Amino acid sequence: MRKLERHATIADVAALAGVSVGTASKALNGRGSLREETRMRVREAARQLSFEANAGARSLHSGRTYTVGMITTDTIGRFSIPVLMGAEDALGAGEISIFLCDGRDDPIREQYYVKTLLSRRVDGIIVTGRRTEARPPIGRDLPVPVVYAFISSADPDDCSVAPDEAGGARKAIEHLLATGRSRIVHITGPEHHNSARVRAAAATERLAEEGLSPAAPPLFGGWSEVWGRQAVGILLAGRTEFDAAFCGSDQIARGVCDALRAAGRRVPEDVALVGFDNWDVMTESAQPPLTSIDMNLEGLGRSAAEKLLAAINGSPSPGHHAHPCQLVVRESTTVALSPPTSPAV
Amino acid sequence: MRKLERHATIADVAALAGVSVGTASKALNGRGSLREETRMRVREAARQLSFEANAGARSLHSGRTYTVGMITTDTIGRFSIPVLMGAEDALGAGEISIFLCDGRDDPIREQYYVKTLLSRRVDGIIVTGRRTEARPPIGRDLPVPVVYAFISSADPDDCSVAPDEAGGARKAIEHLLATGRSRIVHITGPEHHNSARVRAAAATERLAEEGLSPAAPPLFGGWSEVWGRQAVGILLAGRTEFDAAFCGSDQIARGVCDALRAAGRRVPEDVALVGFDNWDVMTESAQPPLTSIDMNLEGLGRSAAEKLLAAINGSPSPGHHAHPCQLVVRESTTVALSPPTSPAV
DNA sequence: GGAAACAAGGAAAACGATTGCCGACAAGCT
DNA sequence: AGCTTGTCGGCAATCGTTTTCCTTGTTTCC
Repeated sequence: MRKLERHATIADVAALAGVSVGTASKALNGRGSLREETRMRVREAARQLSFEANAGARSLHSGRTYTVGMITTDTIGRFSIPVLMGAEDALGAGEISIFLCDGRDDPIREQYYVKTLLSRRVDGIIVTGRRTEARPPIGRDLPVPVVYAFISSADPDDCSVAPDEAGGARKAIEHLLATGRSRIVHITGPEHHNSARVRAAAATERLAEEGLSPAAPPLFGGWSEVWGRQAVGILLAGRTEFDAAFCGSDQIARGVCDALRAAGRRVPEDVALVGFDNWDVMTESAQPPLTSIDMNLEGLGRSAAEKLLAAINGSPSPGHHAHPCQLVVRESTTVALSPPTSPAV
Repeated sequence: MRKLERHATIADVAALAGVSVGTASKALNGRGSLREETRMRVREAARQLSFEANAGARSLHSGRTYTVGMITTDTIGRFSIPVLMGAEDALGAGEISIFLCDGRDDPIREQYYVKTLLSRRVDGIIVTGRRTEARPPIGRDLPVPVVYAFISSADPDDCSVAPDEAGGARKAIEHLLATGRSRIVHITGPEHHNSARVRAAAATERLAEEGLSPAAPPLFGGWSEVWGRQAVGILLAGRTEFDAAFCGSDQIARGVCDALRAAGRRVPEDVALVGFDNWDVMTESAQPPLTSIDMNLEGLGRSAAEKLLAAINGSPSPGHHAHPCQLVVRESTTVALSPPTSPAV
């Protein structure tokens, strides 16, 4: 990169091609009726000047900017990224660019971003964040459609796409039951956290449907490995009998796994483990690798973006949409098949 | 959110306030000479219509969009996020919004994004990515300034801001030396990875300056915990005598830590550990918590954004800029102070 | 009382692109 | 020859805002 040249305008292109501005525009956009020779001449001129139409000027006319805003309420992190990527995928196909705004849990900052995005005339807004708890809408009667992804809006008329966490928890329990476990404990994050409560309730309910109850009341704590380790200490000290643990996050599961091993319990032979999030960093390096529930965040982001696009085109889908979770089985719940030592010949 | 209304234009505001369009503009921007009463009337009208000036139309006039593009060459992840946040911080102060584009390691995609950003008339572009290796420039003679953050451009005239990884490695070694260790090993990522080579070379060099050589040749492998554990196996099997390990990433260090403990070696009493990245997920949950090198990515992002702003304002800072790393000490290198059991009265 | 200075706000020309309308010209038909 | 038809491109309005120039009144000062 050496020096900076001015952006070429369509007037420059027209002059170079020896036509009027209007004709140049038509030539480049395939409109009007022009001789093929003229069209080529204009295109060549545009290429020479590396002309790119000014999107701002263009949208002045079309009323659309082919731009959407994405506001992350809390700091952008492990959960917003896949959502963002999925959204980018879906939007990129429509040649739509994304303004990324990091709200950092500050309502003032958030409102500032909403105003900024509106002044930039985005075609729509996606709101996302870390907590799945319903949150107050970012505004009322906004002139553009809004979709909440991962988190959901407290206004039931808003369009929210959120993971079906209860469904995910049920799948975890079903899997443990299917592998023959029945004395199941649940270790999860802080009780004031919506996800922790929802998952715990769903797990308990699913067990009840089988006529079972948890081997211990749900253990609420933090989302960390440290808490996972502590929880095992509590269970062992209380002489709780359990043959499986469903954990509220992979980090917790990892901590549980390490603590069990340190206490001489084998995973999965003595205790089977299911985590939540399917975060490769944890699932792959745990010993053994962890079975986990995947919220399919990229798919969720894509779905949210598609709903936003539909809304932009006049077909909104108001209401709350649950996005299914998926079970990913690894060795923490299934005894690895040992390779056949002497295959039958 | 109920219904969608049209965006108000300044003409609407002017009509409501009973003035001309030009006057309304002046009133809202504090230009021209107007009676205070008039100014208030216009402002009130704008408020009533929740008018936000159309940024596209405005930039048509000013030639600036107060917008920059950020292209992540590989997939957006753990390293790009802090850089992004730092950049957003620095740019947000100037009321500049960010277009986020995920290149996904695809040159075609990348070029497409460059064109898109140029057509949106961004004031500048930040390029970032996972690898610190020099990469080909995203374009030549672009009409806007470009700054490379974290990664650097192969063109020495481009402005690149990258972490001083060699300096970081030296700090790690110095810290280990200062805590009385002398038989130090280095376990790091794949040799084809620039960061791994740079850090290994710097560590070896720093040891040489003290007349020491590594307790074993650098062990190149992967960036994972699994590799950290394997590496310990290799060292122990080879009966290597070592009292400290400097690891190329916190994940490796975590794996090393777990494997050492499993083998009955105490950290830090028998072996001191230093990681790299200062990634809280790893450093906090390792037993004991890990001393690590922090690349200060948020500061790097901020610095890159500031350089971009300067370039936009006509003062470019071409060349390669090294951003210092920082040592963060935790218990994996220092024996924790036990709290005083009976304070002297 | 008249000229000059000044305050207040309107009219219109940008900015860059798109598009509907119209004019010029050539060819085809009666 | 005169009319219609069709092709090719130019003209000018438009989008929303800012800004430069003007035109009004009103005040001030000699």
